[in-house]
Amino acid sequence: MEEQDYLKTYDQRAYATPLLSVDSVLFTYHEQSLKVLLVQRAKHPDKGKWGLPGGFIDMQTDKTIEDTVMRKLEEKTGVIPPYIEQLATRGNAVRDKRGWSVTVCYTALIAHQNCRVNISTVSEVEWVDSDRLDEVDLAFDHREIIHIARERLRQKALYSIVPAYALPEKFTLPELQHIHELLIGKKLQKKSFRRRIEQADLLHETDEKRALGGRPATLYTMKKSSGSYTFIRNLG
Amino acid sequence: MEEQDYLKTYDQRAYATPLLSVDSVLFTYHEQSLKVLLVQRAKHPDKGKWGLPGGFIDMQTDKTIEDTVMRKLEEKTGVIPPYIEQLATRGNAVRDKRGWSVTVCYTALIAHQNCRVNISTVSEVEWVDSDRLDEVDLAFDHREIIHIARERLRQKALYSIVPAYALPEKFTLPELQHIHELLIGKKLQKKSFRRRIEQADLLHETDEKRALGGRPATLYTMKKSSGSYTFIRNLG
DNA sequence: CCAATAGTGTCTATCAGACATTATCTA
DNA sequence: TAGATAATGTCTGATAGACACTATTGG
Repeated sequence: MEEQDYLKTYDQRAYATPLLSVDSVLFTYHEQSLKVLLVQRAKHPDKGKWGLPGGFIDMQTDKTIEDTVMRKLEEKTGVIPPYIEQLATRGNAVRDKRGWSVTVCYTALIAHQNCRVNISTVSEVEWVDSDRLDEVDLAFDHREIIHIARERLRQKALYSIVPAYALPEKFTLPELQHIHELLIGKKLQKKSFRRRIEQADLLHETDEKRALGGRPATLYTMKKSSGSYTFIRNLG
Repeated sequence: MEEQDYLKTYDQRAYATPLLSVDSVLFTYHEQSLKVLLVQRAKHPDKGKWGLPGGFIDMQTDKTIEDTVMRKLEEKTGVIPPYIEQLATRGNAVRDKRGWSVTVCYTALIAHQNCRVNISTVSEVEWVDSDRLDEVDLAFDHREIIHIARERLRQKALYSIVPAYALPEKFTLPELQHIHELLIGKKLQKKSFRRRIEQADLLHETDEKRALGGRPATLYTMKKSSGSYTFIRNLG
């Protein structure tokens, strides 16, 4: 049989496959803490519980999995986050009551101010402090997924400046250091922190400053592709 | 409607979902080079081309995706590799001629000698030198997947001794250094290489030695959980 | 002036790179 | 003894940690 004939007679629906979805752990930095975007589920299963923004692939509109991820995140935040990276894929027979299911998970970062303002007023979508997730009733295995995402981001904080994507376009070095400290879970030496970023030439110094009761801090922007730079030696 | 009722009436086949498969890039070290296990495809599509060992999730027998991965690898090699790690998931509308498809990919490592001997005699399964993949006609997007796996393993060689899983249980330090050199793509200082492994206390020195025309090299085994140790500073 | 926050100077410790030297095997 | 391969000694350079110091704002 030729391939052409095979493809003509091939029927995708003839084989039962697991449920396949996409979920994102979207982090931001706001009011000195790390927050995760959660959505209150409007439908069964786990209706009423909080879950990650995500959903099913639409084979008509989405050309790649990343299209699905961006579409779902844009629905909730109004914009496509500047940092999106695949985290892991989880699949087993029991994570979803409907049966065998697989979810492709992503980590995303966004500046809090860049999200559509009504997020805080629409009750179904909320930023939750990543240290208060214990108080939230989470759907499926989303608590584990968030934990894995946070751990991965902690690693990135040790050898990259990826966490900068959770800040506004212009930010200060103390701000960036603080989000790294939150992720790593310990205080860092400001000298060490500044030195490595300076030596790697990752940021562009603007001529603006911002004061918070003391000496004003210089505002910086990320240089192109600084997000993919990795230091050869870790912090912490 | 209660969740119970919802689940009773839920019909998974009502929604079309992408084709979902699992693929593994299984590496080993043999005759001074890095090899990848490839399987000649017996069925359409891409019949006759070479592809990664993998297949579909069997919802009856597999409880998790890792079950599928292990089952498929055992079918080809006779054993379950000592190192299996999720690599990435790729999914889009065009990678498979049958339509929208998603593959969850894994990297695995195994000692060459531990594979079933008949691998080299059965024509449909073959170890291919990872530097000669250009000469092979590969199915789907498997060339890209192998490339991603190799790149990830290169990173691991910089900050871990994960590549040791591609060696037999007992191995010499020059052997381990050589597979790291293959992966990193440059010669390493043996002093540096030995020092870091010694200081991290990752290996157990056996009282056996192996000679290759010069001073015999000491044989080592990995200590428990050495595979998950990460150095704070990279080689290379 | 003081309090607060930003940013620097400089010493130390750690660890990878370089490369010469020594050790132990076979022919 | 020569050649080959394994293993060590030791110096250098890069970079993170520690911590004291200076700088710049507001009150």
